Amino acid sequence: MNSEPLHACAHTDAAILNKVRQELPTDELLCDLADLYRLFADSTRVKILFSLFESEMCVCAIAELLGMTQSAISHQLRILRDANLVANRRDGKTIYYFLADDHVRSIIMQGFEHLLEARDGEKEEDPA
Amino acid sequence: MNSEPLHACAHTDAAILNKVRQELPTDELLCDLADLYRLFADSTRVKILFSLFESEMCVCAIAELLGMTQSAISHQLRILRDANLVANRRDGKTIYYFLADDHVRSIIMQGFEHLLEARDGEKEEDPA
DNA sequence: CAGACATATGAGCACTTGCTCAAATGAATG
DNA sequence: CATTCATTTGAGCAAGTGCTCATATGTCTG
Repeated sequence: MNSEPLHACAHTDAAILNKVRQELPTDELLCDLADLYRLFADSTRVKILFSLFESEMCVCAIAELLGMTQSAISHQLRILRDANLVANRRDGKTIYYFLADDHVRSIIMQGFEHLLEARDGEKEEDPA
Repeated sequence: MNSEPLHACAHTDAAILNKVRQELPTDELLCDLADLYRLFADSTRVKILFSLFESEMCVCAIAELLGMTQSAISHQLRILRDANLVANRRDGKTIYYFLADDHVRSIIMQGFEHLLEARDGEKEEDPA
């Protein structure tokens, strides 16, 4: 089978290591998963996505809303669009962006709920 | 109330801007959300967390499993521990790490499922 | 207490990232 | 067709990130 030594340190149980190794998804898949989360790992992008929960918006409206440069928003929208998290439609000169996928909403909301619960937990622990 | 001009560009609807602005969580909360996702935005950390789904493991076992330096793993474990995503227990010289919270599992699995669905979608679209 | 083993930590460095600024594109309008 | 408005794009730069290497800490054993 697996002829590798598989010795990490003296006490390490090779059987467990092998089992975990079998269950672990491919390296490529795990890297893609990290890449997916990296999309949400910037506050500007999170704000943009959260804003689009309410309604589609044009670039300059988002910029105004977030108090940021229109260029900065455009750069971030490009990243989100390349990842198929948002899409856009053109209406004359202005381009409206909207969520491309309801998964985005559920992924963000799950993280958000975790955050709120973690906060409540902290309050109970340390009510100072 | 809100006496700001609220003009982004000529066509922007101020009413929508105000509505979205009201629904948007605080800046601090949105930044914290991005910080949370940043924890999952590195392939090494994702691999560590995925590994711990199966069973607790000591540092050198994780290092062996992932084919990385014990120091590199230790650095990443510190980040995960500071964020309360993992915890550890000591048994003699070795320190075993485990998931601190079942939320971690559900957050990661949701991202994982999104990834798999997105892949299947691509296959159907482009079966070349 | 010296040595070995498991882990943690700090400095340093290559690489990435998110912004700004200037300039380009693209569509409407006179 | 020149101008204006909305957006995109590229270069450049400051800040952040994840590794390596050397060293420190902490625990057990003889």
